[in-house]
Amino acid sequence: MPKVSADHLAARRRQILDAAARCFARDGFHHTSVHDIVRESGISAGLVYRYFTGKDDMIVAIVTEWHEQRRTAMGSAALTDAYLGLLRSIGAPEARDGQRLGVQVWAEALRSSRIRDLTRDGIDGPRAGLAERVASAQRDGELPADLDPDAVVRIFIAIYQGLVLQTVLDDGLDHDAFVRTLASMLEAVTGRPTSPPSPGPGYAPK
Amino acid sequence: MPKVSADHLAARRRQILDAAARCFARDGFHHTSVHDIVRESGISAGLVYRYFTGKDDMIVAIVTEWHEQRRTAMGSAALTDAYLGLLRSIGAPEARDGQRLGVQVWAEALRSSRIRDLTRDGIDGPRAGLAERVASAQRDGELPADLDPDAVVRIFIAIYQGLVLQTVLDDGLDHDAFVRTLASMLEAVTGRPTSPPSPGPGYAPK
Amino acid sequence: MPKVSADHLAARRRQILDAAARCFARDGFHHTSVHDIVRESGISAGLVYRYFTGKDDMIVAIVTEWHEQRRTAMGSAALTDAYLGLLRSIGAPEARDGQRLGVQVWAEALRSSRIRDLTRDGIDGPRAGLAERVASAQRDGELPADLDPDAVVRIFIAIYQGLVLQTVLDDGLDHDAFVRTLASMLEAVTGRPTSPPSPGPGYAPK
Amino acid sequence: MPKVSADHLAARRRQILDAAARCFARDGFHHTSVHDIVRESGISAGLVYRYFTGKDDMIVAIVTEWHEQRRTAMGSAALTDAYLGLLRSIGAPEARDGQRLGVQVWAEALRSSRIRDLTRDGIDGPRAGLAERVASAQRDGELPADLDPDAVVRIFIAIYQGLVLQTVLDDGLDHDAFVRTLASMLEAVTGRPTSPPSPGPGYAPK
DNA sequence: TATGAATGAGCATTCATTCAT
DNA sequence: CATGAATGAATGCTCATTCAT
Repeated sequence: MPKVSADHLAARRRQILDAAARCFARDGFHHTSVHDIVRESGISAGLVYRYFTGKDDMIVAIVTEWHEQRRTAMGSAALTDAYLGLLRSIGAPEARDGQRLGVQVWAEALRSSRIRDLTRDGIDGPRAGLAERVASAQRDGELPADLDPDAVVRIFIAIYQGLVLQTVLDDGLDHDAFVRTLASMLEAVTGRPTSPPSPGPGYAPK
Repeated sequence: MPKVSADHLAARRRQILDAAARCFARDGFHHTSVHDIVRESGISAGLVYRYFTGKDDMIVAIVTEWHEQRRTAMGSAALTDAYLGLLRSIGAPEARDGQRLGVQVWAEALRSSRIRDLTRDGIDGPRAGLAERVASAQRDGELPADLDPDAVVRIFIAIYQGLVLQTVLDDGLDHDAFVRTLASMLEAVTGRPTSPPSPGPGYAPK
Repeated sequence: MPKVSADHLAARRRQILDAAARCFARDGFHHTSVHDIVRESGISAGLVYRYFTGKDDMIVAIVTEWHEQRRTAMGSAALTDAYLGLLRSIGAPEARDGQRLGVQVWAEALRSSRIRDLTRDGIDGPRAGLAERVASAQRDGELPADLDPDAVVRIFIAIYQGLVLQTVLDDGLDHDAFVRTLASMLEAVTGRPTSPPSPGPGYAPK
Repeated sequence: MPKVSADHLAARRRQILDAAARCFARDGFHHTSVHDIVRESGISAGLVYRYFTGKDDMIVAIVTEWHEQRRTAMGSAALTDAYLGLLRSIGAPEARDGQRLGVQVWAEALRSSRIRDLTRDGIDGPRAGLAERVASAQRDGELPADLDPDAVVRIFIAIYQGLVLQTVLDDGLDHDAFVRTLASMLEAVTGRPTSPPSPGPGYAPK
């Protein structure tokens, strides 16, 4: 039986992971030393290694959590509306850290098969579901029937990825114009109007 | 007098830069030591520092060259045709190294202002030219007049970036289907057919 | 809990500093590599950098300690007696290392402002106190009233410095004759006899 | 028979030696790389090694020249007058470089027996001659007969050395007061007035 | 459980020196 | 005679990781 509660363990883990994510987003994965994380988290070096086998392990944990969270983000609204909502959420300032981290994960995935697999899972999972929704939209006449559903999904994902990239690399990006223009172009493809952004709290742009 | 020819100097520089690019693409920027480049290039450590001030300087040189090369890739064909040709070229196996490098540069740009500026220049340069071509296409009726030209360009670039990313992260990607499907969707936007890929040898897009 | 005692930390620091001082005195500051100090001290390279920021930092620490020790050496005896005692102590074999180090510090002070300031402090501090004692000796008639007290102090310091230099550069130096002769000459200036060296054990002045 | 004239060779040697002395005085012996001397002298690296076997060899050459020059500085005037003149010359700004170099040579002499021997010769040579002049002054009644002539010389040399040191380490030094005060003290020893500084051109202090 | 002192291999970089031209 | 490209061992320093306490 454990000497400390599971809650305590989970809290410790959180503490380390949050500190690591902060460091990684701020300074980059490779310019963050374990000592930096020790300092940022207030947890001793030795203890860090009882929760994670090393820096790689932390990034794996962060990416895993990240995918879990995003899995729920593309709810069940009409396909294009849900997608445009997702794109709008990229502009939120509080999402910036996650995006900076994401770009680093892409680079890291080139080298670490563990992270590559994880990243691919994070894309392939949504892809299957989305492809089904695209096919369904085609049956409803919302999208032309001759499009390859998987390719359509990949195009949507590519735009998402590129927007994330331009967001972290270029402060001058006008998210609103980007999403609005994309919506117009999608209307030309679907032949239907898209919903305007919901004015609710949260990620609503301005 | 061992003041060797300018050709010799340029060849040496090439030798180092090629070795470095190979290492960076294979192992990642941060997992490549200068010693690795020394081994890969066959050039002594001391000499490397007569050509470059350090590792950063090499990546800067590589990115600079890379941008110069791509600048000419979007020749002067009709906008969508040139663009689709560029996307098709991403699938070429011999371009893989450059793309792996590109992803790493994106990550590095988050931390190094020198590389960020360089990366932004590599995007902003084309962006202005492309926006002009989009505007021209709008005047010709090739694209709807109400679209924001800069946003359209950003969407095109995002798709390019996302495709690069998916190419290096996912071997299962079907480039042909991706580009074909995108072409179909663009036709819905422009109202005109796009040219099929030129049937030249290999993947070379014209 | 390996948070070791302050004593332990101080002992480690001593261990490094003593080894460094030994190396510096034997081989010179610039011909001592950090690895030499590691070997001489038996302490790992990494740990050395937890106690000192670099080689410069060690020399600064050594010089600081050195000045502290000498500050107490010119106790409160009559000015000329205390001074002659200090000069006699230069001949002690166990002081040789410190003097070799001192000469190197002088050379280093030419280049490093940090060490120059430190060296100047080590001279200026005593200088003020000594000038006061000279002035007091002048009021007592021990020294002619028309002498510039600061210049007198500087002359005394110069003799001290020159004697250190000749001690480390020339084995044939006869300390006894040097100090005895200087005592005679000072008697001519002060008009009073100086105390003979205390006949205690070794070279210990006083 | 040589392909180039002896003049040419000597001029080359001068060129290198002057550049080296400039670098050594400015940056210190150990912070001057051979490449620095190459740059400062405008002579190629390879050629430098045809004139000198290395950096040590240059410092030896410089010290040798230096001693030759100083040998003539203590002309044949009355002992104390000649000596005070020598001290006054230390204050000249154009002598500063030589003094900075001198301090470095002292430090270097601790390590290199070649330089130590050279330095000792530079001191021992004058010492013998000076001791003779001191003895002569004693016979003339200019100095008390009971002083050890060699020790007197060493004291004079020590003051010279200390003054050089204080000159390069402390901008606030008042040379005039130093020499004037020393002259007063010497008068107390010799019982005779010293000559005031000659007001001729050159080193006359103010 | 928790600590942080300790390790030492590895890193980027420099530099005296050589030698083909 | 003169050059400067080329070498590679050595340097100061960092950092992921371990383990005695």
